[in-house]
Amino acid sequence: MSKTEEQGEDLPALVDPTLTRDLPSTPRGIRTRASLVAAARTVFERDGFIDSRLTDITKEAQCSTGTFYTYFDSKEEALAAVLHEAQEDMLHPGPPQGHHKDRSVVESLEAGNRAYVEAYKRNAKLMLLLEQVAAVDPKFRRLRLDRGRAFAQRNCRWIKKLQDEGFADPSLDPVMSASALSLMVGRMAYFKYALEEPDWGTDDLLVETATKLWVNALGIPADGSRRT
Amino acid sequence: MSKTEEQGEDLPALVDPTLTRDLPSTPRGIRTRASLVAAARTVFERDGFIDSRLTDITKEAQCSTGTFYTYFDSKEEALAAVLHEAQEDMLHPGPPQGHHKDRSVVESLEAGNRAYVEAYKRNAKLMLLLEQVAAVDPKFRRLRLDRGRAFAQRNCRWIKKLQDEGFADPSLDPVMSASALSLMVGRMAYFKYALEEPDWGTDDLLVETATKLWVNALGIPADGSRRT
Amino acid sequence: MSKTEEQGEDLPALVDPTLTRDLPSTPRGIRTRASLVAAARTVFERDGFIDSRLTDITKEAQCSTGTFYTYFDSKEEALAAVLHEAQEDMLHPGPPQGHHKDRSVVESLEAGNRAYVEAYKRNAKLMLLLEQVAAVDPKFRRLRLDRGRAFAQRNCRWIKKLQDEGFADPSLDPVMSASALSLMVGRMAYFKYALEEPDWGTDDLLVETATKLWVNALGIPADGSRRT
Amino acid sequence: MSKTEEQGEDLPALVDPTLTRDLPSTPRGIRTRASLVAAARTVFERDGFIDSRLTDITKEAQCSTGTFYTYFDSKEEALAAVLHEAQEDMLHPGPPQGHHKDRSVVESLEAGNRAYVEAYKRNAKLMLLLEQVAAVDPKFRRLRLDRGRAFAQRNCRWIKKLQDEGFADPSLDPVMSASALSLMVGRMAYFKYALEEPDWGTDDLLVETATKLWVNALGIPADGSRRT
DNA sequence: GATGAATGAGTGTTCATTCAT
DNA sequence: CATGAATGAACACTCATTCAT
Repeated sequence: MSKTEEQGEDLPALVDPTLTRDLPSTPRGIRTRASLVAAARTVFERDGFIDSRLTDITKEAQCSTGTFYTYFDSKEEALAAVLHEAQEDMLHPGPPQGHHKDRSVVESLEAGNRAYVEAYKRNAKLMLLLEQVAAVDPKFRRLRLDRGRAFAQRNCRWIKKLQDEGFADPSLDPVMSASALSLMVGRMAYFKYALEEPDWGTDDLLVETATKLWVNALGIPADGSRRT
Repeated sequence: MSKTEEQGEDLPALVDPTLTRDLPSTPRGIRTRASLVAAARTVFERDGFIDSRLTDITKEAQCSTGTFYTYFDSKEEALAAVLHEAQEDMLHPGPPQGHHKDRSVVESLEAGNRAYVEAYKRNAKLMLLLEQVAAVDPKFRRLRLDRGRAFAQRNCRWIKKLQDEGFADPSLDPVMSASALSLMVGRMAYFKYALEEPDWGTDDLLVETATKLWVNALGIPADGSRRT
Repeated sequence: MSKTEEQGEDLPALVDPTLTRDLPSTPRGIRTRASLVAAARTVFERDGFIDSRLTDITKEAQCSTGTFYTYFDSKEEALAAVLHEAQEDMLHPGPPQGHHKDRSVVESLEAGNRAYVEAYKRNAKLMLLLEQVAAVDPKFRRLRLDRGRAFAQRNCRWIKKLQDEGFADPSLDPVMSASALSLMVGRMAYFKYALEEPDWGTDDLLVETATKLWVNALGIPADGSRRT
Repeated sequence: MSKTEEQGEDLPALVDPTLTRDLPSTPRGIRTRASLVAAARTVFERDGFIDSRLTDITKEAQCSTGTFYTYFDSKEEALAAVLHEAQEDMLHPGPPQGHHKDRSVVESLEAGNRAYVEAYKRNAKLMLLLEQVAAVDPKFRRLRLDRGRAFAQRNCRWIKKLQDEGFADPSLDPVMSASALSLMVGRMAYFKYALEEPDWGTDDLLVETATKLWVNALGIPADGSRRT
């Protein structure tokens, strides 16, 4: 088993366990906590983390401020919980990926990018939020980093395989290339979906352009043939 | 004079003029303002924007708080002034760029990326700062956007030229490709120099990898020949 | 019931409801708020509104600054609350007024003026305060205006009745006369009790003089008979 | 010479001399000071005393802040100078008043009130300003008081004369009556012209109503005859 | 578990006034 | 006389967190 694959097994936790506390056991507790997380997401997405007030969250969740501290040690931890909820969706954005026989290499790459971008789009407000706190707080920086790594590592394994099979330029460092190209897609999605900058065309165009650049960058022949 | 070069003259202002006020006229005023800007840069880079206190800046500049407001309307405007000072360096990072006869296309691309990355490295702390405020304040988001555009536009013109001359894949949209690849390099620099993440190798490796990906992505033949 | 009396039911609110927030529900809250209002009155009367400091109020009320903002949105609102408390006393200064059979017209007028002046005297410091803020802030100007109107309207109804019954000069505009004469009494009270100017004689002399001027001004025969 | 007339000679200075400083001697100085006073009046009337900034005044007068202090010791003193300028107009509002043979008593009274009201109207903004500062600062309270007294004393002499000549009710205290009725007119003018409250009718109606109330209050027979 | 009143440290900003040039 | 840069004290207001009920 290669080191790369070992890393794959070892996906880092997206949420630092030191940020969370035990989940409540009673049904009422579970319900209250859930409403608080939902309220927090609403408020955070609307006002941003810094400009959000705890009272707005508890008002939205229809409970008292004291109750908030029954479930979270701080505002920060509530954000961690919100991001934790989105974690699943971001990491497993769709049906199991893989290089199926009946799919060309390019098609597989495109499917991966599309899945990533669509997941980003679904959670765009949250991603904007994550950028805000990551820019200031190392704890959340770590969160963002881990999320990026999960995407990059998946891509890294692909690149290695493509290199092994003679499709991709073997002179590229697979780790750094995967990181760089993953960052590129992540940043494109950030500008289009989180910041809602225009000029990034349709969803399809974004994915197609990203994929084309990616394919070219990896030196994959356009005709699907092996490099000579 | 070609249209391309004219566009060069027309780079968007990096600092919103509404953020700045008139510069002082007297020598003493100029001196004081300069010391405040320097002090602000020091404090902002050390503490971040939010955690910085006005008194720290004036203490560093050895003047009273009132004097600060002689030159800036707010803490924000002081940051704008600091970023304004770095603007020159970021936009004109080195000797005039261009496609010299005695330089291969690839070498030219690499030189452009290297200049960008080195400028980023020189102002890394400031770039981190810019990310922080851009994540929260649209005014500074605009600043970051403009800076990114200046880099992307330069690259866009290159790509167009390479396409015209038959070096680059003509099926690529030059604007979006330039934006995407510029974001990639910018993000690589951010992680390596601003966040000081390891795993990005040496400065040279970063530039070389970026350039290689770029060259490949644009479909430029490795041997410097024209595409067939 | 005559329209005039209906108007009496419809006295304008002395305190703009937009200035107030919900009263606390718990006993502790009620207690704390009350102590804050009392403290605010003390401090405002002593130092004036502008020169009063929030910390002096909270110190007087023995609570923290934060607690102040649990009950009031601003220093201004605290003043509004203080004035609101005095409202009752100013509007209903004594036993129900009216033109009793066993009271001459003049005696009734004098009773009304006396009640007004005594209420003014009781709240003299507050009236001084109200003049200060009314001179600067339209919100409080409105407050003063409404208070003046309440007094003037009561007087207006009297004048009308006196005119109808043949006691008062029918050529006078009852509204403007009532306003003017009410202002006169109000201003006399302001100078004597709020500013504590001497030269206004005893309390009785002030009331008697005001009443005599009023009676004369309305053209009421001194002997209590009807005008011919 | 009666005591009353002595008081008349002894009109108190409307501006406390301790508030003023020597006037400049050079032509330039006179010009600069004049422009500062004019600018101050403009700014004070526009923004009120408290909300006015010294820099706005000097900007309006097109000079530096330092120059301001060449002519005034403080913002307050500038206001005193502005009010001083209006003093003449307020005290001697028109052609010399007096009880001419060819004017009935009532007409004379009305002329006096009209002159007062018109002077008030001309300086309405300034009067509003005076109310603002008088409500807060005893120095300016004194100023307002003196102005009021000048009006009241003039009226007081009239009342005495009318009483002596058998026109006015001799049982009235002339000083207090004059004060009270003067306050009434002053307050009417304040509400109509300074605060611009509607409901005070036309200028003429205000003066006529005031005069009628006044005449009645003094017990002057409507037909111009002597009291019996 | 839930409540909500109480806490209080922390800081950006204003502007009349001074004084060196 | 004129300038305008420098001064610095003063203060209302926020809001995450605690804890008695």
